[in-house]
Amino acid sequence: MLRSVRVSGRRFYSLKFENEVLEFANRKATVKSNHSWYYPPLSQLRSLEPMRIPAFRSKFDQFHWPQSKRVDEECCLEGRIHSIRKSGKGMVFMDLVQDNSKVQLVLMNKMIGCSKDEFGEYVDLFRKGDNVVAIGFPGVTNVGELSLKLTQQLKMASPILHPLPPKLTDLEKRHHNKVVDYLVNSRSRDLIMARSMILQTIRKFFEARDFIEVETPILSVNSNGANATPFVTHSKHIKSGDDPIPLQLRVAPELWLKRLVIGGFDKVFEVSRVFRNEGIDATHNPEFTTVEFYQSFTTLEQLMELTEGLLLEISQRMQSMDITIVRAKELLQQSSIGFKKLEFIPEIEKATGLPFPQEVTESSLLEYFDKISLPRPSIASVPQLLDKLSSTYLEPQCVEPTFIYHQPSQMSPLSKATTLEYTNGSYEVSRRFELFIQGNEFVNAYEEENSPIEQARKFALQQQEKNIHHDEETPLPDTKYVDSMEYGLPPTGGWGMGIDRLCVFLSNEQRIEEVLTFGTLPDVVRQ
RNA sequence: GAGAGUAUUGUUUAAUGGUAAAACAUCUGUCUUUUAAGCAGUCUAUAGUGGUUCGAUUCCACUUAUUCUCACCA
Repeated sequence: MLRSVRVSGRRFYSLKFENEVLEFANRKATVKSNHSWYYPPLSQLRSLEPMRIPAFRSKFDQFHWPQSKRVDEECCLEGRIHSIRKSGKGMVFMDLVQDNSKVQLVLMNKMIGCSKDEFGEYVDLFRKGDNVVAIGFPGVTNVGELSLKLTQQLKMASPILHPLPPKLTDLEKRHHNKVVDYLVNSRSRDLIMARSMILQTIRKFFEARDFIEVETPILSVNSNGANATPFVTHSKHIKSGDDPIPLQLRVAPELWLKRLVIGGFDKVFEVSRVFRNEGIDATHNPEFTTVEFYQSFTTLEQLMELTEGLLLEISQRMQSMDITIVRAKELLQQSSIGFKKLEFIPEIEKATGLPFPQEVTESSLLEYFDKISLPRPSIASVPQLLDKLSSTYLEPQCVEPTFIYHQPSQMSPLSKATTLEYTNGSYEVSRRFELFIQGNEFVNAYEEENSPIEQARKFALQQQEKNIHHDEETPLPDTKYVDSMEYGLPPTGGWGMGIDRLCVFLSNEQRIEEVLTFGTLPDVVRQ
C-alpha cells in the first residue's frame, strides 16, 4: 500500500508501492491494488478552481514576465501527459495536453519541497498517457517556453495501462482500435474535427435562412425515398396478432420531410443517418449521413443557387484547417463563379454523336445501346439504362463541380416532371439536378412531385418495372404518403447531400472510413 | 457474390533454404532548462497446421485473420 508521509508540514505520497514492480507490463496489477490512488474522484484533486489549457495559454502567451520568470499565484491545470523528459534527479519536464492545446509542466524537487530521492520515486509513478491534475505557478523557462512550475506533487487522475505505440499506420490496426488511433495519429483526430466544422457550417447556413432542424422516424413499416435494400428489424410491441410486424430502417428521410412540408413547416432540414443493406467499399458504408432540406415554393434554379451558396460558405470556413485548406480553396473559387451545367439529353447526344431515342422505352434504349456499342447493365430497366448512360458519358466529365440536370423523368419517380423540346422531339424530364465532383455524386435535388394523382401513377409504373426486372431494391410504394399529399404539398424544392463524401473530398482522403468516428461497419463490429 | 494480395517483437520497417537486423516503445542507469530531448545499457518476433528437405521464417498446400479490387449502391 501507499505510505503517506509528512514533509515540512505538507503531506506527500511516498514513494513506491510496496512489493510492486513499476513496469508498464504489470501496471494493471499495480493499479488494481492501489485503485483509490489511481482513480480518485476529481473534486478530491482540485484544491483550487482549474483552468482549461487553452484559456491558460491565451492568458499567459503574451504575458510580460517579471525577473523571477513566474507569477507566484497558483494555477490548476488538468490534462493528459504527452511527453516526459527527465533532466537529472530533481527535475522533470512534461507536456500536458487538453482541448488540443499543449502546455509544459516543470517539476522540480526544490519547488515542490521534497528530497531528490522522494521526487524521483514519485515521478516514476507517472507514464506518458496518464491523465493528471497539476498545481503550480505560471512561468517561463530559460528559453521562454510557457510552463506551469509545480508547487505540489502532480496528482494522478486516471492512468494509462498500456504504452502508446510511437506510430500506428497499419490500416487493420488503426481501424480496429480507433481509441489508440486517435491518441497516436493527429490526422485521425483532425478528420473528425473537420467533419464537425463542416456540419456546424451547414447548420448555420440553414439557421440563417430560417429553416428548422427536425428529426424524422428511422423505424417504419416501409422504408422509402431511395432505391436500396433496407435493414429489417421488429418491435416487441408492434404486432399483427401474435407475430411481430417487420420494421425497416430508413433508406432516406425524404417522404417524412415532405409530409412535414404538407403539414405547414415550409423550411425544414434534417441531418440524417440512413441505412442501406448494401456493399461496403472505399466510398460506401451501410450507414451514412445525409443532409436533406425541403423548402416550399422553390424552383430548380433556386436549389442550384442554394447549393452554390452552401458550398461557398463551407469552402470559406474550411480554409481554417490545414487538412482541408487545399480543397477548400479550389471549391471556393469554383463556387463563387458558379458550377458548370450539363443538360442530360443534349449532352448525351453530344457525347455519343447520335440523337437520343424519340421514345424513352426499354426497347428503344437497348437499340441505342447497340448503336453505340455500350454493354447492357445487369438489370436492363429504363432507369438502369439511363443511369448507365449518365455514368458512361456524363459523370466522367464532372471533375470540377458540375450540375447534371433535366434527367428523363423515369429515373426519379418522386420528382416533378416537365415536357421539353430537344432536336429529336419532346421529352418528359425531371426538374432535377445532381451535383458531381470528381465523378462522384454529392447532391441530388429536385422540385418535388406534388400531385397525388401523378405520384400514384409513377409509383404504379415503378412497380411494373420492378416486377418485370425483379429489381429487389425498388421499394414498395408508400400509399399513406400519397394520401398525405391529398392535403396539398406546395410546389417544393427538395435537396440532399452526402456528408461523408463531402468530408472525404474536402480532406483529400480516399476512403470513407477515415471520416467515420469508428470506421466502416466491419471495423465497428470488431471494436 | 467473384478475384488478387498480405501475415517477422508493443509499433514501424529489414533480411535469409543453415546465428533473424534496425529504429522507436518497454525496462535499468545517467544528466537541474528539456521541447514527443540527450547519453549508456537491457528486453521482446517469423499467424496456425501439414508437406518437400539433412535443415523451412523463407518453397508448396490447407486453415485462420486481414487488406485491396470488381459487382450492387450514394
